[in-house]
Amino acid sequence: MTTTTPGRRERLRAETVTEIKDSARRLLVAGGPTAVSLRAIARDVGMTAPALYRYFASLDALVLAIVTDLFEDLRHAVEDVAAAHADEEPLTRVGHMARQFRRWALAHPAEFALMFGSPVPGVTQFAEQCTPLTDAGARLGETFFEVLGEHYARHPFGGEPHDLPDPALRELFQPYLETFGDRFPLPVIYLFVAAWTRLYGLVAMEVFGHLAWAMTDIEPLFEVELAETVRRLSR
Amino acid sequence: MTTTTPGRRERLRAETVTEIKDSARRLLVAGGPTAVSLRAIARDVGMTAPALYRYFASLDALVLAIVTDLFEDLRHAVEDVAAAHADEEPLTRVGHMARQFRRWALAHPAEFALMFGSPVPGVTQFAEQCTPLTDAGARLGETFFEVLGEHYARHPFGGEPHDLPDPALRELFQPYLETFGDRFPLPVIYLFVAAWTRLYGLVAMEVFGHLAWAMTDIEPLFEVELAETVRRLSR
DNA sequence: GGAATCAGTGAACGTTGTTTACCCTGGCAA
DNA sequence: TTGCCAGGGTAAACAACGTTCACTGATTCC
Repeated sequence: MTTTTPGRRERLRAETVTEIKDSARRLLVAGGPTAVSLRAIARDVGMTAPALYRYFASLDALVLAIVTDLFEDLRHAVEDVAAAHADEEPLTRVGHMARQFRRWALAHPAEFALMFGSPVPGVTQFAEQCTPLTDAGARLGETFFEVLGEHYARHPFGGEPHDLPDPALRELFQPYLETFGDRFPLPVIYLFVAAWTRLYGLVAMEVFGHLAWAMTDIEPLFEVELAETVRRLSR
Repeated sequence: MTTTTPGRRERLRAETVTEIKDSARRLLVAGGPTAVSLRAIARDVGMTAPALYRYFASLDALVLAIVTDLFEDLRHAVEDVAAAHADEEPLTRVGHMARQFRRWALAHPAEFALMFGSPVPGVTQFAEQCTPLTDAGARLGETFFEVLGEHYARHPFGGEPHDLPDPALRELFQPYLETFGDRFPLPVIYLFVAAWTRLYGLVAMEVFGHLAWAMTDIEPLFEVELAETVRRLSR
């Protein structure tokens, strides 16, 4: 019988796609980036490897899709914590968001490596063609823009706040502006990127173990750096 | 005839080792980290793949050796530029060193990815056992300690300079202190790591293309951030 | 009911790292 | 000079990988 709804094929297909993705993410957290292979996924979902090509053009395409999903996951995690402190000052909210970013990274090191680590050759080349990934990355950035924009609206930085004049900023952020338009003030974008790179540097080095030669507990340093950075944002 | 010097075997062996390493690095810069494979190296040097096991225990061990070499290369590049400005103020010298770090990273993106990117599973596990890699990394750090120490000796930070009291610092940097001892003042170590993570964050994101969605030319931002960081070092 | 599309399989190709058994040559000692 | 033996190197093989191709069944559509 099998009730013939119009989108039965599509529904089955979508279910299989999520099943494949779930399996891939399971393998990713279990064995790291190298453990996610077409054949392992196929074994896991009970198919043969070539069958996966009905759903993804290649392994790289699959990984790219997963990375895009991960960016959405991370963005939601950051948005949730921002919403949970909706009544606080924008800058303290940014602090919460930064801590959440670090927490998420430490809890998902393999995923973090895929998203923010050294670019995987195939995935990067795909990413240059398709836009969903850069979109997801930009959306994560805009989550911060939103809150920083609030602060900016209340305290629009007296004088020369952002070290660079407006026309220079406009030229500097041409890639973003070209794709997403003037949704946020230039100084907000600039200050985010400056703060973002600091945050990224500390968290990435911690997750990747690049500070293990010097120290093990990074949290005190993170808190100091976060305070310093937030202080700078409030100038 | 072949003049039978005492260490002929060893000399031949050493030559082959460097030949293998050179080939690997050639493949690395040509095709990225994934292009460096045992069989490709073997083809390049005119041997079969199993023969390489006479020189390295595994591909991971070979890569580990190369990464260690790369750290030395980078350290020399930084030291050279430090020596070239030996007569200038320590803090301006640190600025030159930071710029050199960025230059080197941009000129050697594949090598940089291997050294500072997401950890390759096998290499990392090796690195935890053997120490030469962490040693090389620490030596690179100490290159900066040296110069920062000069500044510290001239201007020993009045008051509470480094946000954290000395005993806390001692506990924080226990891994470094345990291995390398009290060669440099604690505040110097702390300030270096804090500055290092900022520098790393910006350069890594640039090299890995993680800022491409927002901006293409990172240099202006780098200069601003560098100035900011150096200013903080001079507090 | 026939045709076309789709999901899935099996076999194959060319990679990869690694192990094993074997060979040969250079260096050393008797 | 002779014998030996360790070390360098090879060929074959194994298991795993991504990917392609030809093919089969089922499902959907007209």
